[in-house]
Amino acid sequence: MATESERIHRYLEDKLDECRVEDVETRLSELDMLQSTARSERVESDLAVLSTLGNETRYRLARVLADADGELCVCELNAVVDVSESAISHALSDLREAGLVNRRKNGRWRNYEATPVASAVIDALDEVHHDE
Amino acid sequence: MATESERIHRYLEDKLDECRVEDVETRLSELDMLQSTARSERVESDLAVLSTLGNETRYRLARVLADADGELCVCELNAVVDVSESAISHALSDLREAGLVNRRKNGRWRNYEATPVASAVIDALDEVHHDE
DNA sequence: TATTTATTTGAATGTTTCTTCAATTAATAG
DNA sequence: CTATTAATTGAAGAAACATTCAAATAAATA
Repeated sequence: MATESERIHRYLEDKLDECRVEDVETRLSELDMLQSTARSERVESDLAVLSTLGNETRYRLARVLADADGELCVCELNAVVDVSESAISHALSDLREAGLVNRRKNGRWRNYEATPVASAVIDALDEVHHDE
Repeated sequence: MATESERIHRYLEDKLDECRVEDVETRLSELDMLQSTARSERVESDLAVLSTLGNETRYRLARVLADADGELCVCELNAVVDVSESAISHALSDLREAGLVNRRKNGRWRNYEATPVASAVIDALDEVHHDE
C-alpha cells in the first residue's frame, strides 16, 4: 500500500501545524490496534444483532416483546405487526437466531420473550434520544 | 380480523388455568398500547441507525471512530477497512445520514467523528456481552 | 493556470433480503 | 382416528443493497 502510506504521510505532515509530530508507521499501527479491538466473533454477533433489528417487522416484534411484561404468544404478536403469519414466524426465527428472543413451547402455542441483548440495545436507543 | 380475535380468545381461555381471567378486547387494547409506545418518527430513526450499523463496512468504520480519541481522516479510515475508497465514502455518507457520524472539512481532507448515538449503541453491545 | 491530490458521486451489477403462498408439522379436540 | 388449529418451513419473485469502476468536484501545489 505505498500510495496509502504516502497519503497518510502527507496528512500527518499537514497536521503538524496544529498538532504534534508523528511517524507514519506508528500511526498505522495505532490504527491497526484500534481496528483489531473488535474481535471477529464479536463483530459477527454484533452484525447479526444490528442487521436483524434493522428491519421494521423484526424491530417492532422485538420492541413489543422488550416492552411487554414477560412473554407473548405468537397469536398475540400477530395482532401487533401488520404482515402475514408466515412473515412473523420468519421474523421470530431470525430474532431467535440472533439471540434477541427466546422461545417457550406451550402446547401448540409458542411464547416468545426478549433477551437482555434486545433490551439493552433498545434501551440504549431510547436513552440516547430521550431529549427529543 | 374475526379469526385473529378468536385465536386470542382461545389462547386466553387456555391461559386461565395458569393465570387470571381476561377479556379479549382488553388484551387487544393492551397489545395495541404496547405497540404504539413506539412513536413513528422514533421507529424510523431507530431503523436507520440499526440497519446502517448492520453492515460490516459501516460497522467497522463506526466502531473505529467510536473507539478513536476524536476524529479521523478518510485517509486513515482507508487503512482500517478493506474495501475501495469509493465504498468507504459511500459508507461514511450513509453513516452521516443516519446521524452516526459528523464530518468536518479541513482543506482537502475530511475528518469524521462518531456521534453520541453511535457510541451509545456500540457501548450497549459491548456491555451486554462483557461476560463472554 | 495546469496538474495533482483527496474525496465524492452516479451508474451498473451481482447479491442479499423480505414477503407471500403453499405445503408441512405437531398438538389438541371431536 | 380424523379434523382442526397454531405455528413453521421452503420456494419464488420482487425489491433493496453493497460494491466497484469511471467520472466529477474541490482544494492545493507547481
